[in-house]
Amino acid sequence: VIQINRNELIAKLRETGIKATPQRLAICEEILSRKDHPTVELIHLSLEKKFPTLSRATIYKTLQVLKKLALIQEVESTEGGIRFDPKKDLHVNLICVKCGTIQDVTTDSLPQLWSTLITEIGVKPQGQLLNVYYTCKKCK
Amino acid sequence: VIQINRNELIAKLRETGIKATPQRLAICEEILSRKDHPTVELIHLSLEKKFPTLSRATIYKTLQVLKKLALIQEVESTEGGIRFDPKKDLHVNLICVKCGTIQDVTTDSLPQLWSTLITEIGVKPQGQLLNVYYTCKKCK
DNA sequence: ATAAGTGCAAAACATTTGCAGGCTT
DNA sequence: AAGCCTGCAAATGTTTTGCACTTAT
Repeated sequence: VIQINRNELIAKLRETGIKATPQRLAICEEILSRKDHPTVELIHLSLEKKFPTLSRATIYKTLQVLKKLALIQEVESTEGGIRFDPKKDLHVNLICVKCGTIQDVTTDSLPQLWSTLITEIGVKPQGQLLNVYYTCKKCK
Repeated sequence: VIQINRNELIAKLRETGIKATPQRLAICEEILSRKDHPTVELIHLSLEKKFPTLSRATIYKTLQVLKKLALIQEVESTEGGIRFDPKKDLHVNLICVKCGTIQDVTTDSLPQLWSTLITEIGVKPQGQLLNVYYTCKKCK
């Protein structure tokens, strides 16, 4: 799992000539720390108290930066825009088909199973996305 | 793999009180037969010769019908809109990170590997999406 | 005959871009 | 001080919706 603290994050940004502004740090930390996979709208909601003028454009631009740094990837499009996933180790997104919430799951054997599969397919993966759709307890 | 011919498709539609119009059949057959995972734009391009007045709205509406019938699912959002995947048996989408083309892959052991994983996670899946990102030969 | 579908145009929504002023380095 | 960043507004692009007309049953 990518665990990155504020200082490492700032260092990583500066390495690439990217400035560590308060908005940008807040957006990064928000995405990298959340367990769900927020849309731009949800990120905006979370940060508007702290940054009343924060614009969606800034969030979009920051997401592009994070994608370039390979710290996040897009999860999927649903109603209400793309969702983002901090690039963690191999995991499965458990997605409720009713309410749309996303939960990360791993199992002990996942790495082994996945590596078997990749070897069979015979490609060099640069990433993967594993979604399982189900109905969560609340929605049943 | 869902293999459905014209008559089965018509029957399936009528069962649900959905009319089998030429446009609708063409859209269904286009999506269900293609090996890639077209966007609305691409479907429109393919069919505009045969149906010069075919509107994007009709395609969107047909996609909603197909989703309700569970014949397709959304694959992922990229530049240029959502892509659609005929609901086949378990398979992996091999997605080129450069050119965006998608190719389906299966392996002999995939069903076994997947079922092991699902058992461990302990949910009743209603579907899944397995994407592997790589760089295809052309783009290397 | 009836109910549902098509396709146009407009509305709603999501994302990107240009640019003037502000902040990080 | 220089250059990158923010956030507004406008542009672009995607998806949905309303409605009059047409078509499948």
